[in-house]
Amino acid sequence: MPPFDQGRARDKSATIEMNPCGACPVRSLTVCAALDPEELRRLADILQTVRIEANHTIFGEGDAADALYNVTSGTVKLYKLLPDGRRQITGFLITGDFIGLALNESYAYTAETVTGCTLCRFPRKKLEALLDEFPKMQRRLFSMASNELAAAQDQMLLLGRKTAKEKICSFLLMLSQRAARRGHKDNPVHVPMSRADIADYLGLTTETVSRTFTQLKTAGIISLQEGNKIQIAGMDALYDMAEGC
Amino acid sequence: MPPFDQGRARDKSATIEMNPCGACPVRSLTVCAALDPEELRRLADILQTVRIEANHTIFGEGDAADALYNVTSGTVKLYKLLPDGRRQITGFLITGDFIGLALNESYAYTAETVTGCTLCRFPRKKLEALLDEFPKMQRRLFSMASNELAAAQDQMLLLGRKTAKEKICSFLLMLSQRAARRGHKDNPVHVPMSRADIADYLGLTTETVSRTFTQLKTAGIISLQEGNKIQIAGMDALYDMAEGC
DNA sequence: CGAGCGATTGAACGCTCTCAAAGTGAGTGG
DNA sequence: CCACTCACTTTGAGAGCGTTCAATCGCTCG
Repeated sequence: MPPFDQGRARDKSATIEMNPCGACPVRSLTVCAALDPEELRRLADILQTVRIEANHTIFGEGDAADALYNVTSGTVKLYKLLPDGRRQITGFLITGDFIGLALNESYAYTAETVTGCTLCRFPRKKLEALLDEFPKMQRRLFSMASNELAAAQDQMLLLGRKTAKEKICSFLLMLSQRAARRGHKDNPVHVPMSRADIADYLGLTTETVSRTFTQLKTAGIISLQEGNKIQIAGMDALYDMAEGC
Repeated sequence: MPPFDQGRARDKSATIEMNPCGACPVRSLTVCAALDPEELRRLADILQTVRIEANHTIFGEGDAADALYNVTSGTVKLYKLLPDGRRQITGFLITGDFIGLALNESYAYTAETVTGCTLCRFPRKKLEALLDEFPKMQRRLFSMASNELAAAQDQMLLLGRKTAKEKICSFLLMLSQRAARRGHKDNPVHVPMSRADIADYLGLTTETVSRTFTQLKTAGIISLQEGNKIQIAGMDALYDMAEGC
């Protein structure tokens, strides 16, 4: 997975374009929703729109954190590694999500595309300067960070206390509900990530993920469809199984 | 564990006092650090100082979230429950920590004292109004939320991918480093919480926690002392074991 | 001194992992 | 058009880490 080099705009894996925010179709979903036209223009002045292919690194754990990103299309995964290679995916980000809410001098995680993605890239210094001018935007970011924190606590409950079956059911429901909030179809659910990615997100192995999907399939609760889609037949059963009822 | 009722100031388990923030000894550690004297006075006008005994509930999961808190002394635990009683502690809060960064209409977790605690209680509406006036304070809260988020991601790595021994070592190091940051002694480490609390924080059982402490003791890496203190003999060994080296 | 709670230790079980092999599907080139 | 490769997924068998169940220990408090 070759790194994304911001300097090489002609690299086949990444292209850079300029775009006005006023016409952005996903603005209402994200941090830019709070801004008026004048503020939007100021924001557009500092950002680049970036297109990145699937399975490419956006930035690596430990890199100097000199840019933040907003996902405008596609799916991104964030992960941390242990010295021996064990991996924990801390989140899958989709349209409207912001990369860099938890930020220090350097990135504390690697960001990698799962599918082809379009991102808005904000130079960090310039965005911070803008935040001081636009309290509304700062407030919006704080609110997004609060939601992230709540989601992180849910994920801790999942990782620490749920069984494999409960983890998979919770995962499918999370994808379904999130798709609904973003105005996408919530059933069947689009599941673009690999079994290995799902495993590293849920604290399992690929084998256990695969076996559990088979169990749910056999029980008639889900069915796998073309194009990485999963049809949820028993939504209520899924809810119950996600919490061990 | 009886609930803390804000109305009964004479309840033996909780007392309410008024206190000027200017003299607060822990101000530099927390959200109030950024404020000037005038702003501090405004803040002092809306807060109550609350004293709560050990093992009492501050608020419960699902309660209407009408107050935020700042811990000025003692240790607080936050946890979420599954319907069948399985519990995940999402954090232990100490002096300077803020309760309520992840906030919706209702609390998404229960907050309970581990030791006797002193808290600053902020009515939510009034604090939010103040935040609009004091961008510095909002910025400080955002920065605290960012740090919380980074800590939550570390905890996900721990819960999803670390072994029991690595979890315990990481936990002790976290306590030690945090104590140092707050100006307390970092070795021996003060560990006020029970084995059951540690287990529910690390995604283990009390038996496994106990067994692992015994292993580390036998290996000469730690030794248990009077008053819930743990002496770390092999700090370097502990660092290595926390990441599986 | 006895009750009671938390911590420790022991023994056996089981869920998930590890290791291994076979199946599936997309892309490539002959 | 088909054989081949390669990556990913699925399935199987066995092992191990942490759990469960149970008993004992140790401390605090009435």
